[in-house]
This record gives sequence, structure tokens and C-alpha cells, in this order.
Amino acid sequence: MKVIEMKKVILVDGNNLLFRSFYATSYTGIIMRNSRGFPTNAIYGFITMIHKILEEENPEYMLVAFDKGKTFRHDQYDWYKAGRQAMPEDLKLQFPKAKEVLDAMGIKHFEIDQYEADDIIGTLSRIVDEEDQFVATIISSDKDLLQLISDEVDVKLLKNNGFIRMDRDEFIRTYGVEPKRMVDIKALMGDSSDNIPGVKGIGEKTALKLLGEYGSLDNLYHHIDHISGSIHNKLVEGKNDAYMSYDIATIYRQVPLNFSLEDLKYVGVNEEVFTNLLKEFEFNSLLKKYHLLDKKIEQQKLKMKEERIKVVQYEAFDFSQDFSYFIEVDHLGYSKGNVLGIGFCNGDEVTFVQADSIFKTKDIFANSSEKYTYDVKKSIVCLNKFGIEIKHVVFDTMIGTYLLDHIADDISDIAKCYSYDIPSYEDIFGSIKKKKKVDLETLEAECLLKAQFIYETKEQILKQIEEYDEMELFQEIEMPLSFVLADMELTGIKVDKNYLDKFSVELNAKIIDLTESIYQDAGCEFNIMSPRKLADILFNKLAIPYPKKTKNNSYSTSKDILDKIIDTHPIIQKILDYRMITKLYATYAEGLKMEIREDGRIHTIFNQTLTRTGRLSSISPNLQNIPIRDEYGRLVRKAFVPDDNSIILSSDYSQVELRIFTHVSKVGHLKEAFIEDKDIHTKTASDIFGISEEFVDRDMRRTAKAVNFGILYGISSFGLSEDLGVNIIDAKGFLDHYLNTYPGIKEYMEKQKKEAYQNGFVKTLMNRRRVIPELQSKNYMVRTQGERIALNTPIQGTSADILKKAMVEIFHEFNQRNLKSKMLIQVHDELIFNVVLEEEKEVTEIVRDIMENTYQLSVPLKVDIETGKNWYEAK
DNA sequence: AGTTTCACG
DNA sequence: ACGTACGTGAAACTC
Repeated sequence: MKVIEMKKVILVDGNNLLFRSFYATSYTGIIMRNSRGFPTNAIYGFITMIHKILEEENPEYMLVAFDKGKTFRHDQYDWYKAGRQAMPEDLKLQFPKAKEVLDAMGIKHFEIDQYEADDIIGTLSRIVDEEDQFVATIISSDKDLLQLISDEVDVKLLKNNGFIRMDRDEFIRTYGVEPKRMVDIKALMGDSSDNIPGVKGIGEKTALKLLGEYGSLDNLYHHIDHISGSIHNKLVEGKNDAYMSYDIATIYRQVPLNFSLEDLKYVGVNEEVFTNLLKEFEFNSLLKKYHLLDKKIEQQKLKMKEERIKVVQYEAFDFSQDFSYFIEVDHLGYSKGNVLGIGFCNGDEVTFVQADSIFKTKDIFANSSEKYTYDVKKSIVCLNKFGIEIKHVVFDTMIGTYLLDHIADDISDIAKCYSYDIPSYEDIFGSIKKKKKVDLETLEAECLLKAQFIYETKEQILKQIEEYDEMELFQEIEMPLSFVLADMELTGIKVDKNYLDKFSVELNAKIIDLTESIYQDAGCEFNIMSPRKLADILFNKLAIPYPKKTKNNSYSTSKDILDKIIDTHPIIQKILDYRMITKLYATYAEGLKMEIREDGRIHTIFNQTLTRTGRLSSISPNLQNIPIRDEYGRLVRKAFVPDDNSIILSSDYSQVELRIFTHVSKVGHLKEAFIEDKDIHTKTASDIFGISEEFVDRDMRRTAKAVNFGILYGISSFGLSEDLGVNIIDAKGFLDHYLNTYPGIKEYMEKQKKEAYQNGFVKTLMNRRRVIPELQSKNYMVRTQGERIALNTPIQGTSADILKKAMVEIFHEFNQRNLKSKMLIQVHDELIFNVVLEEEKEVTEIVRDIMENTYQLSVPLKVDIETGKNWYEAK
């Protein structure tokens, strides 16, 4: 018998690869770009994956296929085209560059008018099936391509960071049918990512079961009478969808090709061209990884650097100079979790300490060296339980890059922006559900890498902060604030668990009563919490008219809709009550109880680098959304109590955002009102309705208040009408009148928007930046949202700046005076304290003085302070 | 994993 | 003609 040497061809779905790379790194809205602003995130992943393929497959023949033009075969299905979103501009730009990369790498790529990459790959794999010299491997993350598997063709499916190989045997083991039945599977279950509908109500499980029994879609429908129950009905109703889906999911395998398999020879990389491209993209880490740096200077420099960093024993490490450190913790997160290890770097050396030797670091963290880290607050909280105090941390990469408007939830995301290739937390430790075992060497390498990254990029980040005029914000506010927040988190707030227990019981009884009563009104039992089932009961069974023009046949059951129909049926009020009570029960009564630690206190975590405006956020639990507006819900606040011999003190800014708006917009009428300390909404009502203040009634004040708030958000007359419950014409009347009464406002808003368009970003009074990519959008909706962001962010952000500055000063003052009272919680424009009885007068004075005077505006800042025996009383 | 609803400023 | 206010987090439902 003659032994035939088979040639192997790799068929890559290029569109799929680029899409995947793009969306994997663009969810934050901020994507990787080179210094000229050209987007490079998709290309980065693309190159990495292509390189990996070359390494693993060592191919003789290879093709990367791309889509070109519309897919005429699907033109008959308008909805299908409509459901596929347009490609983002930032992604589109990267396609031609990806093709240049392939040319440089010596890899063939093709696109054919009117066909998708799938079709080209389908056609080539058919050819492979028919001739006898080639075998093929297809690479994509699209399961649709599995239908092409045969004895000569297998598929490598992209998953997370690797590939899964699927050949014919593996496919049959997994799905129980022949690979070509992938189309039948999709026809039944659909594919939301590809906009294939499938049969409504049939998922993967049922689809596979049915095909296991009947073999194919045709045969299934041929024997449709053998199937009974709800599945039968779904199949009958969805027959059209099924065959349409079948049509769409079927890959076309007869594309006219003007090349042959032999033409797909892989000819190897042109190092010079490839290197130049990587330099253009500024992929320094890849240049290094692929050993492509100029042999002369750059490589030498890097080698020197590599050799200069030495891994040393902890005892030999020089801690007397500046150093960086990185603390890794386990999945429980930092305030409950455990420290796994710490990496250090001083520029020349790196060293590692594992969890069981942490006690050794006590003196090191307290020494006088300047320290840099990533997430200093976390490190303070984590090491606190070992009695370790951290001093002289002057730089935090997380905070620094936050001020540069990079939003990331992992240090690896930030590292990528500086061309450092650091694996993400999830890559190393797995997800919370699927934890990975990590050996000590990996942990050590990871901590050292991160410490080195922090050390080496510090200067660059500081330089950028300086260029953006944010140095004062960084050094005087955000860095010290981290220590303040760490202290607040460690302190926690005392909670009366007994009270919550009683509250729970009371709520539970109410839930039972309401449930019973709602079932009576509805005439049946149903899941009240399910918006779909509820809508069905209200608008179909009870035939209550839906108060809004209904688009896409879906009914909302949200509060504002239910409020509009509250008089049509007694069930509506009960449902609103039910919603409120179950919310109180689940989120507040029971939810808060679960967050109480052994010390009887709740320790929230303040996220300092999350919001796009500069505000803090609070998690596990969120203590910034404890009920207050509703009298009954407000009772939750009675659970938050002071320590012994203390009271709760709350101190909140009165109308900060309006005052800031008045300051930046320089509207004279508003300024006078604040200077004279008038009720601002009454004054506004008096101005716009043209009557004196004593004749302003409640409704007029309410209207004025809504307009005042609307202004801060970049209102529309529609939004105002919704908020006030009046028609759009009236709302527009109020708005026009308001803008005529205060002539500075319109000019201010126009100027603000113009500047935002020119710069591409906006700033707060303390120079905090927010880049607004929405302004570049061609989509009207997105763009106008960008305009509102441009109007609101400087206001909301300045308010955040001011309170943060006050917090740092108050903390400092308490320490100076050795006060025992403690700052506990921040809620955007208010602070909550535990105040020791003897200190009440002193604390009140300090807090008022600092909050009112920390930042000078052209209008006064006013603070209201109240005290009580719990948080409910102190407000 | 994504959507809906609702709690706060 | 179209869609409609800024910024968050948690719970439950739905797929």
C-alpha cells in the first residue's frame, strides 16, 4: 500500500477573530490605541492569536478569510439584516491593518465579493473533502462552522484563552448526531449571537433530544404527530422560523474561487515589515516577545534591563530605597479574603513573600522609604488584621490611571495600555465558580511582574497626570482619600441585628397578606415578581388599558407606568406595595443582616476608581442607597446605631450641585438667591411665574424644582413632562420660560458643549477629566447623550471633588486633635459620623467649618447638620 | 449572562 | 422621524 503524505491547510475565520479581539477588550468603552489615537485593540488580539496558531500548527498552507459586502443569500430576510448591528468605526479601521499584518507575516488572505468568510471556508473544506491530498483545520469561535467537520476536516474552537479541538468523533460524542446536523440544531435552538431565531421555547437540550430521536429537521417534521404536549405546539408554531433558521445557518459551499489550495502556501514572515507594523501599533511587549527589536540599541537596552532586575531573597532585598509592592488576595476579595503573597520591586531587584511569612514585612511597610502600589486601600485593609501599618505610600497606579480616565477592573487591563503583558486575575486564579489551583512559582512570578510593572510605569503615569493638570487632585485629594476610606471601611458601622429581625418578621407578614389579596384580585395565583407574568395578568387577563403607545408588543410594569393606571383597579396599589415591601425585605432587612460581621458591624467597600464622574460607589453592601424618601422604608435607618457613649451625626450639603452650576454658569439671579440664603426652588418659581415669593404655591415650587434638577442633567421637554406628569407642550412652556428668565443658562450650555466637542473631554473645577467618545458618534441618540454627559459631569464631578477634599481635611483634623469620633459613611453630598458624646460640639464645628470652606465658590456652600440615637433620627 | 425593577444622590 | 435626564448597586427573573 502506498503511503500518502497528507498536506495540512489551516482555514481561519478572520472576521470572527477580529470581532472577538475587539469586543473582548472594549467593554469598558475605553480601548487600546497608539499615541496617535489609532485603535489597536483588535489587532493586538489578532496578532497574538495568529502567532499562537503558527506555533501550534506549524502549517504548510494557511488562509485567513474575510467577509466582503452583504450576504445576498439572506437579503430576503429583512429582519435578519436589521438584527445585525453596524460595525463600530473603531473596529472597521482595524481591518485593513490586520490584512497588512497578514501580508507581513506571509499568510494568504482572501475576501470575495458578496460572500462571507464562512462561505469561503465552507467551499475550501468541501474541496478538501473531495480531493485526497489535503486535510484541513478550521479556526473560529463560531460554532456554526462545526457543520463543516468531516473525516478530513476538523475545527479548533476558540474559547477564553485557548482552543478546543473538535473532530468528527468528538462532535458525535458531544452532540449525538453527525456534524452536518449542526444546521438542524441551530434551526431548532437558534443562535442569539448570530441573530438566528430558531423555534421559540426550544433550547439546546430539547433540540439535541429531538434530533437524537429523529435524526434531522425534515424527518422530525415528517413525524410531527408522534410528538405531543407543549413541544409539539412550539414546533408547529415555529415551523417557519425553523426552516428560515435552517436556511440562514447553512454555510454556502459553492463560492467561485479563483485560487487553489496550492496557492495557500505559507511563505513565512518578513521580519522587517512585520517589525515596522508592530512599532506603528506601539506593541512593545510583542516586539519583545517575538524578539524583533532592533538588534542595536533597543534590544541591548532591554537586555540590560532584563539582566538588571534580579530576583533576590527577601533578606537580601534593599528596602532602604523607594520600592513598589503588590499584594495578591484570594477570591473572597479584600475585606474578607486572605493574602496570598506580596511582590516587591526597587528597580534593581524583585523579591517575593508568601502568605505565611507576612509578619516579616511589618517593619518594612512602616519604614521611611517612599512606596508605590496598585490599590493602596486594599493593601491597608488586608494587612490590618496582621497588625501591619503601611506608611509613605506616595503613588497608586490604580488611582493614577483612574485620573487619566482609564477605567479597568484588573491591573492587567492597565498593564496592557503600557504594553506590559500581564495575565488577568481570572486567567491565573479562575472565576469565583471555577477556581484554579495556583502553584507557588506562578503566584510568585505574577506578584513580581506586577510589582515591576508598578515600579517601571510610575514616572510615565505621573508625567501624564502633570500634563493634565491633575497633580494636586492626585496628591492632595485622591491619594490621601484612600487612607481615609481605608479607615472608614475598617471602622464599619454598628448595626442593631435585633431590630432588623423584628422588621423582617413584620415585613414577612405584610408580604403574605398582600400576596393573598393580589391573587384574589387577579382570580389566580401567579409569580408577582415576574414582569412578564404580571403584565399578562394586568393587560390581558384583567384587560387594564396600557397607558403608553406600545412598541414591539412588550408591556413594561415599572413604577411610572403603574402610577398612571393606579385608579383603574385596586390590584395596582397592592402590587406597588408588594414591590416596595419585598424590596425592603430582600435587599434591606435580610440583605443587610447577611452583611453583619462577627464584630456586629457592617464594613462596606468604597470603590474609589469606578464612576466616570469622580463619585465614590459603595458595595457589599451598598450603604449609599439606604431608603429615605419613603416614610416606611426610612425605618431601615433605625438599624444603624452609634457605639456606646456616642451619637450618629449626619452632615449634608444643601443644594451643592445647583450652587456649583450657579458658580460655573454665572447666572446672576441664582447667585443672588444663594447669597441671600433663599429657598432656591421657591425663588425660581417666583422668577419664572413672575409673582412674588409669598404667592408661590406647592405645585409651582414642585415645577420649579423639577426644572432646576432637569437643568443639571441636560433636560429635554419630554423628560420634564414625564417627571412632572404634565403634557409635553406645558413642559416645553416651563422650560422656555425658565431659559428666558435666566438668560445666562443657554449661553453657558452652548459654550460647554462646544468646548466638549473641540476637546473631546470635559473637566471639573479641580481638573478631573472625562473623555466623551459619545460625541464622536454618528448616531444622534448617542451623540446627544454625550452632550448631556458634557453638561452634567463637571457639576456632579466638582461636587465629588469638593466633598472628597473636605473628607481628607476632616480626617486630618480629627487626627490632629486626637478625637475618638469617626467618619463612617459618605453618600455623595453627606457624611455620617459616630460622635463620642463629649466631642459633639467640637466635631460639629470642625465638620461645618471644613465642609463650608474647603473650596471657595462665588456662592456660599451651606451644610445642614443633625444628630440622633440612630441614622433615622439624624436626618 | 443579560434584563427589569427599584433603592439612593 | 425618532427618542427622550446624570451617576450608582442589588435582587429576582429569564434565557
